[in-house]
Amino acid sequence: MEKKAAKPREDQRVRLTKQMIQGAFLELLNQKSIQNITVKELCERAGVNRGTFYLHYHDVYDLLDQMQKALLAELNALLDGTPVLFINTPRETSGAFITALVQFFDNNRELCAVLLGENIDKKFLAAVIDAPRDKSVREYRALFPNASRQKIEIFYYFIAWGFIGLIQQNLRHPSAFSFKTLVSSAERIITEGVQFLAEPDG
Amino acid sequence: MEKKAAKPREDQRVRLTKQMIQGAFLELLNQKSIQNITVKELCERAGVNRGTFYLHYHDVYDLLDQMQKALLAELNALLDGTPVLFINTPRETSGAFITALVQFFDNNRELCAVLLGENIDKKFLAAVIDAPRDKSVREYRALFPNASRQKIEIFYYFIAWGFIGLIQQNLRHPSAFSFKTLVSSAERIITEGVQFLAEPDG
DNA sequence: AAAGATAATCAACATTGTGTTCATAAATAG
DNA sequence: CTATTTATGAACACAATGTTGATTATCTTT
Repeated sequence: MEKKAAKPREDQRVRLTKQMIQGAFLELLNQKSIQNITVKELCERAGVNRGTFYLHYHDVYDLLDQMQKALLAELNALLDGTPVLFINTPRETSGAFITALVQFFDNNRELCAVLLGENIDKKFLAAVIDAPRDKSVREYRALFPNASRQKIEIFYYFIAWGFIGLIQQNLRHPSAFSFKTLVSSAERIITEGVQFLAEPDG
Repeated sequence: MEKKAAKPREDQRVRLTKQMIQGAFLELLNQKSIQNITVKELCERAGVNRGTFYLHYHDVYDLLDQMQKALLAELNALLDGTPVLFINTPRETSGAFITALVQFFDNNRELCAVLLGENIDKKFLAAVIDAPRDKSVREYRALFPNASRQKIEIFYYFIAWGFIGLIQQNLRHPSAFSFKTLVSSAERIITEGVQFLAEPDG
């Protein structure tokens, strides 16, 4: 049996401190690469003592890690329950998961833009790509029992990278196209391939 | 008029030094993230004086940059001459560019695996994605005059990310599938979408 | 509201890597 | 062979790191 720890609710001081630090961190990440961000300047900007920083994080990369992990926990929660497939079968509308996924990126726009941006390593990207993999592959296997596992994985990775690529593009240039356009376009590309370019919009 | 500098051919000592440093760098990058690599340990492993390192590079990230730039110059050379399109039109075979591109990754396997791996930022990835963009978009516009620029760019990014995703997957797990399989699969996914999974192999 | 527990602050400290400099030795190109 | 270029080794000031201990401030619980 698991004991539901009934979260003691984090000390308000800790919450505020972390909030200040993470806020300053995001500001800095919008200005420069992570390797040029020092604990010292981060704390000065956050208005927090440097010693306090080390009370919560081992270093700047640990801070990044913790923020990533929190986000990924949120993302993984989306995987429970709903089927995951980008498309259920040709021409159907997008599932609940894909909607929730897009909303997830929209809700965490600033942080996701940084984590998927050029200044930071690919650990978050890799985690996002891999998160829905197993479940997705299973669903594809059910839909296409004759397709080999290799084939399905190739298809999965192609689609997943393509989709995240569009997400990244949107996060960097929000005005280029909307998330709504993104989802419907991805759906049509997945179901029809290049035909997408030949057909009329809508 | 440009004066073709007729490269004076780099001093042998310099060539050897850089080779040693870059070799040690790759070794280290296979072991740990770049942020944990210090100039000191890098030079010790390379058997090069630390002062010598600073004679050629400003810091570890400058070293990375120079290696990236050299690779990207090679890649951009592939863009001259040949048409670039992943597929010319449904069901045709892949063009010269895509073949050269795959060979490029194969020839520079170790370095590309690192540059597209998780430990490093996304600058190289972004550059690889964007390199063929303009040319590619132009060619798509010619093939599909009725498609909007937005539509074409969306298609381009989806395909480009998907393709590089498969490349990355292969670089990390070379045994999962061959480059040959990769190319033919990508072609079929692009032309047919999910149908790819329904059809028999080959 | 008081008491005990927890967190934040501040100053100090040893440590480590950085980036530069200089004199010297070694290798190279012409 | 000679002038030039490069690598070496040691020394240096500097900056950020990560930790410590004493003190103050703030929370939580009763």
